[in-house]
Amino acid sequence: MEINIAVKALAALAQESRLAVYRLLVEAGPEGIPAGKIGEALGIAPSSLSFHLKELAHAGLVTSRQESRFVIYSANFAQMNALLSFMTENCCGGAPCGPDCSTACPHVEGDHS
Amino acid sequence: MEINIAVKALAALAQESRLAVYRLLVEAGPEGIPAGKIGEALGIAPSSLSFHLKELAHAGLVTSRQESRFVIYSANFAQMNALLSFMTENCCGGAPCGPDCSTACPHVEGDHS
DNA sequence: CTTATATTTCGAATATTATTGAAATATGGA
DNA sequence: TCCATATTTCAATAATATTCGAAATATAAG
Repeated sequence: MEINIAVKALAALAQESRLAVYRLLVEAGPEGIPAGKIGEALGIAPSSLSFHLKELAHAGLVTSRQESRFVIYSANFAQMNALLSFMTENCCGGAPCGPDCSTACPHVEGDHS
Repeated sequence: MEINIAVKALAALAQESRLAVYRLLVEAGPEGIPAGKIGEALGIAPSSLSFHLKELAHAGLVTSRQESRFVIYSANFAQMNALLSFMTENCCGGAPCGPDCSTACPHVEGDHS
């Protein structure tokens, strides 16, 4: 992952409404939720929500599919995994590290992609 | 973790210089790096770097200690772990999910990989 | 005490982001 | 076709962030 992509993904999550939307979509899983339901659940105006969803989608964190009149959004877990890997890359220079670190750094427990 | 804390942490990371600083500190591990070396390694002006380090520190993502004339910064792995947990909380409503999801969601019970 | 080094704070210019109403687009049904 | 529903785009405003030079602070050494 390139740093600009990571920055874009983090910026997409660094906003209260968008983070709430993303967490809702994580909870919903692969089935996703239609845009209207998201706005209803979180109390976000349609035009604001559209702006935020576009931001999340452009960052690759969510995907959308059209289903009849509804646009259904869902979390892109692969992108989140890539982001997490990028942030903890080469943790502690590859040396064994304590429990706090090892939780954040997948390389300690096994392969490090 | 409260959503405002998470947003602050994500905003701290959602900037190219700061993300680079954070990744450098993750790589350095608990020993940390003095501010000057960080600026030198990444080509950031002292006043800008100070601003960014303060932002990261205020978000709880890095800590600092004074050692002689130097201020040594290091990554706070516990805060990153808390952030990751917050973002993937109640993934897929707790239901078993695919390999992509299970990687991102440490809380998922059982082995879905 | 004076000087050099390391880092932070301040100030001001520039750039980016968020919000919302109103208008536009798209789909499905009467 | 015409209307209602779902969502997006546009435009203008308001709020927030970034940058870096210059000045300030702090520690150490001569």
